[in-house]
Order: sequence, then C-alpha cells, then structure tokens
Amino acid sequence: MVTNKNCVLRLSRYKNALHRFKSLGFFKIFSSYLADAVGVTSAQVRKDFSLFNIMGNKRGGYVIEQLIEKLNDILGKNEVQQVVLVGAGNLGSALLKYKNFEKEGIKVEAAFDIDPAKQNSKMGVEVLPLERLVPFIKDHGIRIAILCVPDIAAQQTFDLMCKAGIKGVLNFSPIELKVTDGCIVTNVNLAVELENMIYFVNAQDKAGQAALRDNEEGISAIS
Amino acid sequence: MVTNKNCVLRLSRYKNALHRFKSLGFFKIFSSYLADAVGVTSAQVRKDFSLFNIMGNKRGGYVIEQLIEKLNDILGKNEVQQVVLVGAGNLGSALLKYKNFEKEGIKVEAAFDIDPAKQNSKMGVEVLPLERLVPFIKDHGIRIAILCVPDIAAQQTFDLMCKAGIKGVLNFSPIELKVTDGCIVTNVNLAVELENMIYFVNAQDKAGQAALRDNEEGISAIS
DNA sequence: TAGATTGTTAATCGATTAACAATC
DNA sequence: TAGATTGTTAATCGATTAACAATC
Repeated sequence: MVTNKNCVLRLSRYKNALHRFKSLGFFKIFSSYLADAVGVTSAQVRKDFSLFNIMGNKRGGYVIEQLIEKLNDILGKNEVQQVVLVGAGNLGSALLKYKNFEKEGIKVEAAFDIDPAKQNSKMGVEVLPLERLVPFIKDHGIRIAILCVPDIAAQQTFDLMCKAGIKGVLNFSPIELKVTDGCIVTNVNLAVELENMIYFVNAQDKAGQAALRDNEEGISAIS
Repeated sequence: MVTNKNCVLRLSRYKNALHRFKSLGFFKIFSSYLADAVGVTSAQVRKDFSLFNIMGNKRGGYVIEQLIEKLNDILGKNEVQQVVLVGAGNLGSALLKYKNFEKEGIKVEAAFDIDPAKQNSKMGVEVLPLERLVPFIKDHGIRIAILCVPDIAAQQTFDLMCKAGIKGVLNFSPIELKVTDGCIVTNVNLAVELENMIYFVNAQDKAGQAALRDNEEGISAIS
C-alpha cells in the first residue's frame, strides 16, 4: 500500500493532464511528456506508476485511455462517491452549489444543519435537520463527510459522525479535530494557507532585495 | 531562508496551540508540551525554532508571549494583510463573509467581478467591476489575491493580476496556472482533496480487511 | 549542586533523481 | 537491427529523529 500523500496527489494531477492530452487527440503518451505537463521529472512519473503496478510499453509509452482507467480505479473515481455535508452556512451552502464536485463524480447526498431556517432544498440538495444525520449516514452507508459547522460545534459534530460510521472528513473548521478511531481527516484551513503563502511571498521579497544588495556590493567592490 | 513548506505550516500550528495555552493561563512552555499539542516530536519543535533562530531558555522552556510574537512576525501577522478577491460567485461571496480572515488579520480590501449584477456591497466589502482591478492593485500596493473566477477565466485573470503586481495567489480554480514571473501560487482544489482522502479511506479499508484475513489464516493455521 | 531542558550534531529515514539493463 | 523508452536499482538529496553536551 502506498502511503505517500504527495504521490497520490500527483496521481490526480496526472489524471487531469491525461484528460487534456486525450481531448487534444493523443492516444499514447511517454513519461517525459506527462512529466512536463505536470512539472515533475519523467523518473518521478515512472516511479509513481511503478509503485501502483501500472506498466507501460517499452518503446511505446503508455496508452492514455488505459492509464486514465487505472488512475480512476486507484482514486475511487469509477464509482460515484456519496458524501454528506454538515453545516449549511456561508461556506457550506456555497459548496452545495459547487459544480466541480458533480463533474468529478462526487455526489452530495444530503446536507444537514441545526438551524430550521436553513432546512430546505438548495440547488437540488436537501438540507435536513441535524437529528437526521446519524440515521442517514447509517441507512445510506455514507463514509465521507464535509464539515462546515462553526468552530465551536466542530469537535462534537465530528465525534457524532465518526460514531455513525464516517471514515473520512474534509474539515473546513480551523479546529484540529481530535481523532480517536481510524477516521481520516483532511484539513482545509484557508487562513493558514494564506499565512503560509504570505511567508513565502515575503521571503522571496527579502531574497530578492538581498540579491540586489549583494549585486550592488559586488559592483562597488569591482569599481 | 527556510523553504520547507511543512515547516512553515507547523509554525502556524504552533502559534494556534500557543494561543490556547495562553488562554489557559500558561506563561512558559516546554518543547515537549507544545509537541504533544500539535502531534509532533519535541525534537521537531526545537529544530523548527532553531531554523528561525528562535531561542528558549535552557531549563526554563519558552516564554509563550515572546514566542507568539516571533511567530507572528515570521508569518507576517504583525501587520494587516491586504488582499483582493476576484470572482464573487458562490465560493467568492461565501469567502467574503468568512469570519476567520478578519480574525486572522487578513483584510479583503475589495472584490471584483465581471458581472454587473454582482457589483454591490456584500457584508461591507465592495464588489467592483473587473476593469478597476489593475488600477486598484497598483494604487493600494496589494500583493495577495484570492482567485475564485470560473475555470475558463482563471489563466487570463491570473496573468492580469501578475502584471498589476500581485505576488501571491490563492487559487480556487482547478486549473494549474502557468506562472511566468516569480508569483507564488497556492492551489486549493477541493475535488482533489476529496479524491486524495477517498484513496486513503479505501486503502485503510483494504488494509483492515487484509489484516482480518491474515488473522483468520493465522488462526486456521494454528487450529 | 543536581536535575532537567535546550540547541545542535550525527544518525536515520524516506522520497526523489540518476543511471542503465531490459526490451520493444 | 538500431534507437528509444520503460522499469528498477542505486545514488542523492532533504527532512525528521535521536542523542547528548552545554547550561540554567
């Protein structure tokens, strides 16, 4: 089993790039072309495929259609992924309208909110009362949830979902959820992403200024 | 200059944990406590701090207040970060209402959209016509942008922003932006995050089943 | 002081890259 | 066949962890 997160993320990127190649009319592809398209080395591509036992043809490269099929299989895209969304506030209701989920074979089966005012049908997805969350998860065998509740409610809602059988949670709250069982949590913390980016922007600025300074020193040293 | 992205992400997590310790009335903290709070080793904590020349007191640990101050400084949180948001559709307008940005000292100075119907004031942030984006960035010296436009418009909007002087972009479109200058792009691709999580959920399932199977084989071999 | 914690060096671990035999 | 590309092994690179001298 491959546990390298970056490697799995690359598979998604390969898949997306392959769709573009396919739509351009390509039938086969070499590792080096795919590598260029996603900005990695060709050795990386072949190594990644090799880890998942994906084999190409020596001299002939990889058949795009077969490659997409295998990647879809690994990434669970050959079946519709049923998810529930909990918390239909600003972000939650925006995600209910997010087109890309459907495009990517992700079906939000239902949404849940504690506030009766939000309990209605938004863009075809029912928003149900929170009491119905646990039975719904059990009845439909849902394993994946998107968590968009206010910070204060995040941990208790998470615990509730885990007990009901949820195995993976995409967590939009800035809380670090305490995980007791084997549930997999992916945090999407927008403030932290921005913070991180700002650090690198500032760092690049400083590096640029330092380079300029060094350069001037160099010049003055020469002159 | 530290270029390890994971390390910088950990700084954010240390900072958040330190705020919790502070609110509990703590004044000083040892690396091992902080490590436990964010789920890393104490060696990791000390190493990370050491990389940024953050020093504690032998035997006395770190003074929380000073530590927060230094982390804020590194992460650019001692000044308000001015950002613009482009694309006030579902996701964009949800982000305009997102409370956490303000809490974290991130100020959305203005939003921009090509659709006149969206050009109004949402929750105190003006949504302006797209023509005003470039002059606004230049006039206000904005360096950070949040990109929420439809896929088809992502690249051209990005190019526009870069030319105007934007140095960092939080990209919500599933497009891999082609970067020519030194602009830093952070992609937030929700479908890919879900895809990745689904892989690990399935992998865990399979591993669990395999373990069960091995166990049964073990038992039958014994009996 | 004795004991405990830091800061840093060295060791380990894991991921990426390079290189090349196999082979189409 | 000759040439080019794969699949994999070995080498490199970078990040994490362990260990321990310095020291409060």
